This record gives sequence, structure tokens and C-alpha cells, in this order.
Amino acid sequence: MSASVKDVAALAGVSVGTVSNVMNRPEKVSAAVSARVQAAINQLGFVRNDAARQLRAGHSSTIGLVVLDVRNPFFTDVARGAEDRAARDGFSVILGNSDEKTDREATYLDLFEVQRVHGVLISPIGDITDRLRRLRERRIPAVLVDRTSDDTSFSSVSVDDVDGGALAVEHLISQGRRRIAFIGGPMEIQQVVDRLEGARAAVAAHPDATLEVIHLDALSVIEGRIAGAGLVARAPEDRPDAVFAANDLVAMGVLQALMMQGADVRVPDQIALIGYDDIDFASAAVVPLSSIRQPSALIGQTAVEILLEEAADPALSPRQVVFQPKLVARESTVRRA
Amino acid sequence: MSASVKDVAALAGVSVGTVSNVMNRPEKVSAAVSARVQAAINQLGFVRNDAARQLRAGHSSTIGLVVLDVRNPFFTDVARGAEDRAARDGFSVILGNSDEKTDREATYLDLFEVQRVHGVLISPIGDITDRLRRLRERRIPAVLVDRTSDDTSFSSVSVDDVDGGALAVEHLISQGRRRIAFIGGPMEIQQVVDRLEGARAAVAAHPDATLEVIHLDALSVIEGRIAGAGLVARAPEDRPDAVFAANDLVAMGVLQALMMQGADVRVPDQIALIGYDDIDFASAAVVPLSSIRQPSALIGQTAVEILLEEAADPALSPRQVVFQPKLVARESTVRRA
DNA sequence: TGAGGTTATTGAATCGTTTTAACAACGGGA
DNA sequence: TCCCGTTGTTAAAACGATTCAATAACCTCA
Repeated sequence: MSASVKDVAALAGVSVGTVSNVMNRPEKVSAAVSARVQAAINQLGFVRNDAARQLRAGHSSTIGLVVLDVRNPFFTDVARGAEDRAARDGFSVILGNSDEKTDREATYLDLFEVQRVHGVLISPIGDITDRLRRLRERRIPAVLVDRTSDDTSFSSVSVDDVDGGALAVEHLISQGRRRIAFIGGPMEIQQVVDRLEGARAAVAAHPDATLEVIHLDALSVIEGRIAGAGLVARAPEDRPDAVFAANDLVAMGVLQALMMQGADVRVPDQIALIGYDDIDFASAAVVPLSSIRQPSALIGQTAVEILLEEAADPALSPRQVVFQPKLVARESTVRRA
Repeated sequence: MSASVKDVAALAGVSVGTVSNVMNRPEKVSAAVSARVQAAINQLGFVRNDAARQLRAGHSSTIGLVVLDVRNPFFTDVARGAEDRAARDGFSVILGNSDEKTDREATYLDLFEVQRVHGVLISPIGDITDRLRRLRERRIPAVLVDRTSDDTSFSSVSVDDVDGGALAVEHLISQGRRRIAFIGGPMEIQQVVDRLEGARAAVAAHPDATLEVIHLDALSVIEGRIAGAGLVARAPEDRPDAVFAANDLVAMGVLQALMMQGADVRVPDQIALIGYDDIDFASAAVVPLSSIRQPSALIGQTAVEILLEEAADPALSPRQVVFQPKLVARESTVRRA
């Protein structure tokens, strides 16, 4: 079928070992032979069989990445950062979308395990340290992304979500809001829990401020829309005067519900709204959305860097890298002058 | 390091062949032995090494998918459809994002080639039939997604974009618009060309309608925003009275520019706006966006189906499946009563 | 000239699974 | 009793690249 090293070797009149050397340690082989082998490779259209290479090497040159939601631009930015960094060292990234479902998450981890990937980057749904420990026994390192590990036995690259939550709510309070609602869920997602915790802390620092929590089953536009409709259905005096949505997708759903024909709740006049992630769409929304920005590509990049180091030296002790989030105030929280 | 079939065989007191049989053709092995082997597998935490399996099999049980833009929900829906269908036959999908860049596209195809994937699904940027032909020589079938092939030597699953373009513009005309602008690009993307062609046909059918073409370098929110700003900068009488954006991302950018503070071009009153793809965000936009809907998950699903058939029987002649797009009219084109 | 050192190349073993031909054990029919 | 067919199991040969110890070829210097 397709040409193998053996065919190349035969055509070039050298041994298979030499062909391998031409590809992997060119400095070991003379210019004349190298040229002859290259010619044979081109003539036969030889492409290395990665399975065989992997089998011998014991692991692949692929890094697995599982994100909570590919449709969330935050994660595609993380993925891009990871890809670019990985490519620099000759690794490729294969992307899995858990879609916040544990069974999908497990399926991808299984896949990565049978594929003997070089390492795993994951933004986990619940607690998966047991699963990751098993991978580590197979010498497959793992780095948590956008999430600090519960114990510190795994490295992680994250943004301080507690801080981000506080940032968001402090901003709302500084704009004169007092009856704050947090909309987010499910609580299995650590980011949601952390952002809520930050929100609670900020509210606690202001005796006259209150925080209401509205639970969601997923962080999506649709869920946000439903929650927003719930607010619209209330008597105006029972509505919060500010909403902190657990991410921008949710915020966009809420926004849509509030502005919907027949609802006409004015943003930010009646309800101020802030999201999280600062995705591209945030600034393109009905009312440009205030949000909390995270250095997404940098997260992916850093995670790969740590992963490669740990793969090279499994004895390395785990590191926790935490980036700081940044407030981006737009019209959804700031009344026009 | 990690356990192999040999270890399992030793522990269970059988030969490696039997262990393989337990996993791949359980009907060939007696219940007693099967149980003993299973116990050994569990005890050792044995996980099959896919590289070795692949090496023997000659190809992997993975399908490669390259999309133009992972951030475009249309493609994530296609990917999801493909994944689900593939999983049903025990295949997994690895997702690559070409981001409309030919070098990234080439990188992924190279990766798939060395990995000897079972097949390739791709929404190509330019003409890559030569590249795909090379894959076919390696017995790796390819199916074009969201794009008909120029020659019919490859199967494809697509939506009739010419029809979709016509649908969009006919709708605009039926709403009383006459000075239509098409915003999209680059022209290397066949979808853009087709949608424009459809638009031209629709305009041609109405002698008093005109079509202006505004070129973009990419189908993104940002590019759309820039083009939208260009319209705003014109004298009102020089502006089109309707815009057909090549996809929803572009449309959202245009919309944002038009509604931006200081611009205040009213949609649809002054300019009607229609996009393409009907992504989730479309209905969540400033003004809910009219769009052309494609059966995205179905596309992915169908593509995998054809791919698997062709992989099983390379002699099969290529098929072209074309789905029909559907108009979804919302407020961005229809004046409120 | 020959010993010693360097460099380029080879051949064979190896990775872990699947597959296939061969074989053993057993029962039923003639 | 012998032969044949069935069923379950085994041993060995692949798959294709990498690696390493062994060898060959050449150069340098005494």
C-alpha cells in the first residue's frame, strides 16, 4: 500500500536505520547519503506511520485538551494558545468538548488513555483527581486549566475566579446598585462556585447590599434567557437592580430576555448587567456588555509549557499559576452621561 | 510501566491470543476463561495501546475533521453531529480548526496523514482536490463538508448556498428593498462565492434592484464591524437600504457598527440586515437577526455516514448530498407592525 | 607502516497488539 | 473402534519505525 522505510531504504540503497537517521538525527549522516534518501522519500511520497513511531516511543506526540464548551470563545482562545505553544515543540493538540457532561469528559479521557497521549490539559467538571492520578501512573501528566486543583497534587493554570467575582460585584455596587442577583450554575463547576464566592464577599463588605442566587443547569444562552424571563415575570419592585451572570453566554441570554419585545426592561437603567470572560460577542451585544476579562490564550500557552516540563521530568512538583482577571466596563453597567 | 496483553495473559494463565479474543471476539472464548481474563484486566488496570492496534490494523479508528472556524457555532454543530454519528460505530473525531488559513489547513492534513486516520471530513478553503487525491492513494477517503467539490470525484455534503443566497435577497426585495449590499469574503471561500451568486441571480430578476459588493478579508465579527463602519461613514443617501452578510458573524459586526452610539442607523428601518447560518447568537442580537438556516448537525452526521461507507468500500462512486437552506425572518428585516 | 581514534553505516532487536494456521480435546455417527 | 467435525486455545508471524551495539571505512600521527 503506502511506502515504508523499508521501501525507501531499498530505493536509496541504504539500510532502514539510515533512513531513520536522515529523518531524526540528520547530523549523523553524510550529505551525499542524505540527499539520496531524501530523493527516494520524495519519489515514493513516503509519509511516516505515526502509530509505529509511537509504539516504539511509548507515547504519542499529541496533547489532549478537554474543554467545558467549544462554543464558548474563551475556550477556543485557550485552545489556540495551547496549539500554538505545542506546535513550537512539534506537538499537536487534539481538542475534546465535554459540553459540561461527565460522560463525555470520561469518554475523552479514555480516548486519550488508549492513545497514550503525551499529556492532558483539562478544565474538569467535577472532581477528577482520581482519574488523573490513574493517568499519572501511566506517566501521562495532567494540568488543570481554568481551575485550581482541590489538593495541590496537580499543576494548574487558572484565573482567580473569586477575585473576578468580587471585581464584578464591587463594580455593580460602585455604580450604586444594591439588590444584586447572581445567575449561574451548575454548582459542580468550580468556576461558578468561585465567582459566587467572590460575589458574596463583595456583598458582605457592604451592609446595605443583598445577593440573590438564581441557579442554572448549564452556562448557555438559552438557560440565561430562561432565567431572564423569570426576572421579567416578576413585579418590577421585586426585581434585582443588578445581575452578575456567571459567564457572557448566560449574560447574553439574560439580556435578550430583558430587552425582548413586551418585556422592555431597560439596561442598565432598571437592571445593570455584567458577565464573565469578555468574549468577542460581549462588545457586540444589544447593549455592549460589561465583563471580566481573562488572558485566555496565555492560559493555554502556559498550561502546555508546564505540561511539557512535567512530561520531561515527572518528579517535578506541581505548580499553581494564577492570573488576575480584569474588569471591562461597558454600557450594560454604566449609565450614559 | 503499564500492563500489556502479555502481563494479562500471564496473570490469567492463558496465551496473548486468547486475551485479544476476549476483547475483540468474545464469542470465540469460553465463559470461564473469559471471566478469568476480565478479572486479570481489571486487576492490572490494563488499557489497550492504540498505537499497536493501529499499526497492525493499518489505520486508526479516528476520523479527522477540519473546519473553517471553530468559533462559528455552525461548525461546532456540524462537529457535534459528526461526533455522535461516529461514536455509534466506535470511531472518534478529532477536530482541527483551519481558521480560514491554508497553512493551518495543510498542517492538519499532514497530521491526519501521519496518523493514518480512517477518513477526513473537511470544509476546505481553496481547491484541495490534489491533496485529497493523495490521501485517497493512501486509502484515506475524504468527504467535503459544506462545499460541493469542483469536479465530482469526491463525495460532499452541503447546503445549496446559491439557493440560500437567492433566498436571502429575494426576502429583502419582498420587503421593499432595492439597493442591496452584499458583505463578505474572501472569495477563496466557495460558500461566499455561491451565496453571492445566488444574490446576483435574485437581483437580476428584479430590474429595479441593484447589488453592491463589499469585500472582506475574513468572515468575522471584527471584519463585519469595519465594513459596517464604512457604511455609516457614507452620506445617508449613498447607503444601501439592505445588507446581506455572508454569515451571521459578519452580520453581527455590521449590526454593531450601525447601532453604535453616534451612528444610530436604524435597523431595519433605514437598513435591513440578513445573515447566514442562523447561529444561536443570531436571535440574541441587538435586533434579532434574520438569517438562512442550515441543518448543521445533520450535515456532520451524513458526512460521517458517507465516509464510513467509502472507507469500507473504496470502489463506491462519490455522492453529492445537497440540503436545502431555509429562511428565518426576524426583526432585522421585517418592520414591526 | 601500523596503532588508535573518529565517523558513517548496518543489522537485529524491540515496542504491543491482531491474526491465522495449527493443534488438542471431545463427541457423535458409522 | 475409527474417522470427522466442532470448539477452544495456542504459538508465531506480522505491522513499521527507532535504537543501539557492532562493524567498516577512513584519517592522523608516531
